[in-house]
Formats: sequence, C-alpha cells, structure tokens
Amino acid sequence: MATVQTPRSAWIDAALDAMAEGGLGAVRVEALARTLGVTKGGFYWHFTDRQALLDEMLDAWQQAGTEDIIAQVDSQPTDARAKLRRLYELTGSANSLAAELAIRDWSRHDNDIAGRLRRVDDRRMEHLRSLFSEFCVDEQDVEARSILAYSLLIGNYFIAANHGGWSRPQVLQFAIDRLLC
Amino acid sequence: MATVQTPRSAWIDAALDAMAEGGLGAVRVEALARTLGVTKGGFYWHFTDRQALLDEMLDAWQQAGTEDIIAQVDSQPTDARAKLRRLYELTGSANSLAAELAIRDWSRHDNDIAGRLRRVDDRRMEHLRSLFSEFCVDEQDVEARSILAYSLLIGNYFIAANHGGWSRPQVLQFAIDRLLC
DNA sequence: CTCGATCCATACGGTGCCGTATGCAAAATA
DNA sequence: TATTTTGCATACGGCACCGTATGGATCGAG
Repeated sequence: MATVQTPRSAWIDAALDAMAEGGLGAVRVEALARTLGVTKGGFYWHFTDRQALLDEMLDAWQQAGTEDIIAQVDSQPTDARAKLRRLYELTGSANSLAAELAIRDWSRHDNDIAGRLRRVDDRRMEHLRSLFSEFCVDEQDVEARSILAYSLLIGNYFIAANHGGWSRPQVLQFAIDRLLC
Repeated sequence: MATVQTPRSAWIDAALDAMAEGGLGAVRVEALARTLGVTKGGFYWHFTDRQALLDEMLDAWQQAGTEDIIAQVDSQPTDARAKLRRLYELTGSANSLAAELAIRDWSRHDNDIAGRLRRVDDRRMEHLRSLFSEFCVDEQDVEARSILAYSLLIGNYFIAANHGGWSRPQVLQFAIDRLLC
C-alpha cells in the first residue's frame, strides 16, 4: 500500500472523538490504539508521548473551531444577518463544539489550555463584533449582542433544558430573531 | 472533642472543591484525604466507595445550584427585573457554578449525570420563565429571553474573552439591560 | 475504670495506564 | 534481489489509584 496505514491525523481525529465523548480522561494512548485496531507500539513511533498528541489535537481544534468556521461563514455573499444565521446552522450541525466542554473544563487548571481558549474566545468574539457592527452603530450595543450571541452558541450546546411545547431549534430561532432585531 | 473530626460534609465539600478546580478526575479518595489531613482509612468508614461520595456530592450541588439560589432570589420583596439582576450578582459571587463545567462534561457520557443536569436546567429555566413572565406577555418572547438569560449566565462563567475597553461586569450589564428591555 | 463506638493509620493486592525496549514484517528504494 | 525505512507487536517496569483488612487511638456512657 502506498498510503500510510494509520497516519498522525488518524490518531488526532481519534483523540478528538474520545475527548468529545469522554473528556480529557478518555484520551488514553492504549484506548485510542484499540479503537484504531493497533497497539500503542505504533503510537510511540508517531508521537514522542501523550502530551505531543494533546498539543497537536488542540492545534487542530483551534483551527477547526475558529478560522475554518469563520472563513466558511464569511465566504457567503450575503449580509451580516444572514451570515449570523448561517453561523448557528454550522455550529449546530458540525461537531466542532463537541470537545469544547472538555477543553473549557481542562482550561481551569492548565495555563497553557487557558491561553489557547482565550485566543479562541477572543477570535470568535471579534468575528461576532464585525458582523453586528454592520447593522449596529452603538458600540455598547454591538458588545452586548456579541456576548449574548456567543453565550447562546455555547448555551445551545451546553444546556440540556426542555422547552415545553417548543423544540430547541424553534427556541433558538426566537432568540436569534431577538438578537438580530 | 464532642464534634465529629471530619464529618461526611467535609468530604463532600472537599470533593466539590476538587471538582471545581480539577474536574472529575481530581476527585480522588487519596487526594481528598491528603487535603483533609487524614488517610483514606477514614473515608471508607464514612462511605462505601468513591461512587457513594460522588452521589452525595451531586445531591449537594443540585440543591445549592437550584433551590438555594432560587429561594434567595425570590425572597427579595422587589419586582422581577430586580430579581433577575440579583440573580446575576449571586451567581457571579458564589462559586456554586464552579463545578458546573466538570459536571456538564461528565454528563455527556453518563446517563445518570445527564438526568440530573436536565432536571437542573429545567428548574432554572422554569424560574427564569416565571420572572420574565411578570413583564412580558408574549410566550415566545419569554422563552427567547429565558434561554438568552440562561445562556448568558453560563457563558459569563465559561467564556474567557476580553472586551477591549470594557470590563466583563460592564459588558454583562449591557447584555442584561438589553434582556430586561 | 471499663467498654463499646467512633474515627483513623498502615499495609496489601489488584488494576489500568504511561513510556521504553526490542523484535518483526511489509513496503520503499537502490 | 539486497537493504533500509516504515509501522506495528510484544513484553516489561513503574506509577497512581481503588478498595480491603486489620490494628490502634480517642471519646462518651455506664
């Protein structure tokens, strides 16, 4: 076979999946090896140790969770309101947010992770500000809508509540409509 | 000494503190024993096993994170808007939300935890609905504001972004003002 | 003062994981 | 075909934790 059998990216993807399902504690070398159908002998050929995998996993998450999504949203030839609605569609379908809970949890007791998370949050908030600024003049209003919109993005993923007669997508629409006044 | 030396509640408090700082993986019997200045010999006298501690810890969190806060907010003889502002003050100062990230992370791969979390989120959303209903007539508006307010509560704790010239409390005020129209 | 209950110390076996060492087979290269 | 490189298997030592067993110390009740 010309292609690599289980490339680095396979380990990184498996690590992200494990992180999404079981948190940081589930990102175990031997467990990942089992899901990939190999033993950890191969892992330590690709990576020096577990920390190296975690670093590359975080790099991949940072890229996919910010720049990739932002580029996909901004590539649409529409106005800011449509871009914001598109943003909620993308983050809802894609599972790029799946590992976020574990990473945010992780960041509380790891300064390196906290720094990465701050850069991600800053980048996303900056993007939201640029979108809201296209139809809001008051800077305080822009900042308020941005933090509300970002909180809604996070909350929609993290909150498990029911909504009586409405579905979650419906309630999400109500909230978005209110943010886009 | 007439009082118990290290009662069950001491173990539970220590467990919540460890959970808040290091997540579920930090709630270790031997580590808690070290912080309490004893050995795990005492732990296994109070609790049958680690799971029993986790159960009681979750019971305490559920009570403190919902009913205690709701009672404290509703006891004020003010209108709904003032109660909502008070809610943000309480959740900001108290560290009852400190363990939330770890619990939300935990809930993704544990059905028991997911059920507890759903009850907590439902209870909090129900409380928010009752408050917003006091000055909003439209039910969709109430639901939209409630999910936005709850998301903001969660987001304020989970999001690490900076806000340029503004402080986080300032931005929080902007957002709250917008929710209370 | 005795005695039982309460609370903890110490020591142990078992498990799951990390990282290393070494061997081996298939593929690339020459 | 001979040789190197690539990717993984296997086996091992070490560590941290869980849970158990057992003994000891302290305190209140009688």
